[in-house]
Amino acid sequence: MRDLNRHYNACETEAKWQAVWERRQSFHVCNGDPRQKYYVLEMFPYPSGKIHIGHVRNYTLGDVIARYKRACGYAVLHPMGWDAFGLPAENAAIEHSVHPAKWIQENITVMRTQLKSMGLSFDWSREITTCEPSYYYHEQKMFLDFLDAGLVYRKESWVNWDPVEHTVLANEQVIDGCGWRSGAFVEKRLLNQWFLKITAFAEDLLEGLDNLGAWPENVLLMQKKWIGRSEGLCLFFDLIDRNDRLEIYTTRPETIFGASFCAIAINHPLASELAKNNFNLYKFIVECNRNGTSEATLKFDKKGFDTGLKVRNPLADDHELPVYIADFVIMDYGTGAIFGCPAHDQRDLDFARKYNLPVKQVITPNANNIIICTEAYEDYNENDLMINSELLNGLTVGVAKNLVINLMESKGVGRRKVNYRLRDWGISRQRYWGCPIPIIHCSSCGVVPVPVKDLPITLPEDVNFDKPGNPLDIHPSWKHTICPKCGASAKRETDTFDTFFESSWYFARFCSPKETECGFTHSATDYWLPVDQYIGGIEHAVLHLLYSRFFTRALKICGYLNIKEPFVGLLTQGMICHETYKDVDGHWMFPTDVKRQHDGVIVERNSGRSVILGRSEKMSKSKKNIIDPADIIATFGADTARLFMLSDSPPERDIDWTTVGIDGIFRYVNRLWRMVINPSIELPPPNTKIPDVFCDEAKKIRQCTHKTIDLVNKDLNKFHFNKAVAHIRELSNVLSGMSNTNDDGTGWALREGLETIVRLFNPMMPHLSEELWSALGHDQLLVDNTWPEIEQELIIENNVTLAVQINGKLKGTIEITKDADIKIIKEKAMAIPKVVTFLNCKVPNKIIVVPNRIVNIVL
RNA sequence: GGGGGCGUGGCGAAAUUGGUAAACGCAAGAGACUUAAAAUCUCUCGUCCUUUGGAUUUAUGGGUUCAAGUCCCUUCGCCCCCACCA
Repeated sequence: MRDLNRHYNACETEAKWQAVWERRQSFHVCNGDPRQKYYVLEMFPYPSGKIHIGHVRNYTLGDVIARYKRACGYAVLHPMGWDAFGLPAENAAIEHSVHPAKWIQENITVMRTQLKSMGLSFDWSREITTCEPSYYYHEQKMFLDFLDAGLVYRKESWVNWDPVEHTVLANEQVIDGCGWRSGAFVEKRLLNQWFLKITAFAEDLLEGLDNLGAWPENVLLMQKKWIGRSEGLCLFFDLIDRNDRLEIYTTRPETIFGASFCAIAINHPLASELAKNNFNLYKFIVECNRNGTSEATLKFDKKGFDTGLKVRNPLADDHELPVYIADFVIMDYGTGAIFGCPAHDQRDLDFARKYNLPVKQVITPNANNIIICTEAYEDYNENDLMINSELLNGLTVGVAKNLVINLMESKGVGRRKVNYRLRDWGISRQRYWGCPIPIIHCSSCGVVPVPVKDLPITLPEDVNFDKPGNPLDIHPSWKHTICPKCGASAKRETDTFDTFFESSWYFARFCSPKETECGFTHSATDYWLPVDQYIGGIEHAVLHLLYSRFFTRALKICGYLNIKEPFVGLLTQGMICHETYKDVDGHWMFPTDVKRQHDGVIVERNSGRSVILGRSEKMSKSKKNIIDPADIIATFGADTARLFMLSDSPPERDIDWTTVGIDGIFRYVNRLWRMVINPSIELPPPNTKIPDVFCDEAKKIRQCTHKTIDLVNKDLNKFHFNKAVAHIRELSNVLSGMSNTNDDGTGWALREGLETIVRLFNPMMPHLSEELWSALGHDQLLVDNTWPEIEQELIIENNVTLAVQINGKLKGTIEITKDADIKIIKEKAMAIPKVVTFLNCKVPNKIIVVPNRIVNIVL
């Protein structure tokens, strides 16, 4: 093992400064601080055990921003809390017979200590834990306010049922037809559920994206696609021989004459009705429900069932269409019913070919019919012409579309309709470890909200996880209560909120976390919100980030908040990846269980058996390719871990964890430490007055120092931390190369340079920089110091280096005063020996001079 | 299937947004110190050649331009999101 005695003692030093900051409450901020506010927030963790390497990256990024802004003079709110409700706690309870509350509390204790060992500048006085009644009391109140505002409803609906977690999932939580956590295939079930009307804000959430310029493009795009706005027509078809109509939605009304069938979803009310008297249809529906609809492999095999019913085209009485029940039609989108136009829609064509339905082309690109065989003509444009469409014949698609919509509207059989893919947020979860929904079910009064005076409805502590199902439902007494309206015996709602409920407003709670009457006060939220910079993983692009945007709008309507958008800036950090290893039996192996031999071959550390090397993937417990940050911090210190996270790669990019990488950073940390502790030139005492005269070298050093400050400022403002590190290292290379003289001002310039490095590194390596600042003779803490200022005259360049090209190929450079006369530049460029030989007396066609940039001699 | 993004040395990357490609670092090699190793320090380090110099290079082929890693088109490869959304 390494001989640590000859190195900077990170462990001791880091503990020392952490204690100092804590004693002085260095990161405590008050509401209404006269300085300009800056709110930095990292996505709060789920207390699942101990911190993982992704947390280290996330909180390092946030801490650099927080400390930088703080040094720049802002009142920085940088809080931390725990997203404590959720299934893992309940699963742990089942597995280890430990109460979720206890499990969570223990994990929080461990993780809080670990986070503190990273030296993060959190205001711990604002710490919150979402599973505490003091937190979720407010959430229950909000729910009741949402209910009053008409933003909540209860409905029997087809839901995503996770058979492993025994609970319902929101659409956002179903990935590729599987539960986002369990990975189990999701089934469709009909259940009574509470919903939040996120669709009421569909348009506003979409428009709001335009103002989120400081969000990553891909997140904006994902949300836009998720909301999925489309414009079209809702249209009624009369059902023949029935006193009833079928409502369909289409974005292509112009293709109405090409329709050859209608299709409704298997869960469409009409389908259910028909199934009552048709056993074959009943069987068909049951089978389709079992298979689900999301499996990609099923796409090409579309199944349909002919109901025998027919509908009439509203624009042509003699045009009758059969009505099918089809598994590719989704009940939740539009009206759950479509008309099929096989010639211009691939799915409809596949279906038509399978069930021998007519294929009639109604749009043509060039007045000639194209033959439609197995490929539909889908990508037509506005100027294509209509054919085979009676009154639409000869019109362009664009004109026909509007004509059909207007005709339908005037006949009263249709209306223009904007549709969204976004669906309401189902928030009921049939689990114990969540916030109870404050509702009482009374057999005579129906659904009755719990009066505010009876809040919070807390969870019972004596629960039994031995039986399957919701422990709240099985509990002997908890759900039995009295109806607040009529006083008769009644039952509590035993569902709890989706855990995304808690994280949808926690950022506001941090503004006044101790407030008991209200979740947050206007004075606090008006001062701190919105969050200026939010940092977290991209996996929440549409989950948490969309819910929070919705919640903020809902809270505004209910008078809680005055803003619509919770997060002004968003930084999505990349994943930490590591090679994967499997033993010869195919079992995953931890990196600590393998070793790399001199020949590069990887073997089992103990047995020497061969190991199968897999590709680098996101660190995950299941693949065992994890590095415990606690080991890294214990070995190298938090500052080394932090600098490693920031060096080399930009924050949004995935990074590969390598052992050699962290070693390299550790070596640099020590080199820097030695450089300051034992400077090459004698330094004047701290705060010595600036000398009147500087030698040339000292002048150069000073220029370099101040240019570095300028570059680092620009890098940090854009979160280009890897570049900031590179620029500081460049300065340290320059300082370490200083010749050992004591010419005018060199000592002073070196001190200025070293102090600058220490100060610029402070947000990244707070302990080391504090230590070195003290070693440089300063009594005051660096944490209380301001950000270095630039002496403008030192960064202004009087001379520039111009590249000189011939036909775009570099031939040399010239040094010249800035903004020099073009004539002089040309003369100087033409005088370069290489240019002279290359030209060989030829006269250039022209010479292009871009001031202060480049000269290009064109032959 | 639809949408979006990316491709630069052995590796992580940078490139003033169309203007000196490869900053900063990792790995590697050579040397110094050492009995030796580690650590540390110094030097070399895209590729090729006829090496005080020259040619060439940003997945691929073409185009625009005085000038292209950057803009446009072709092909190849990789990644992400949505996925029967009517």
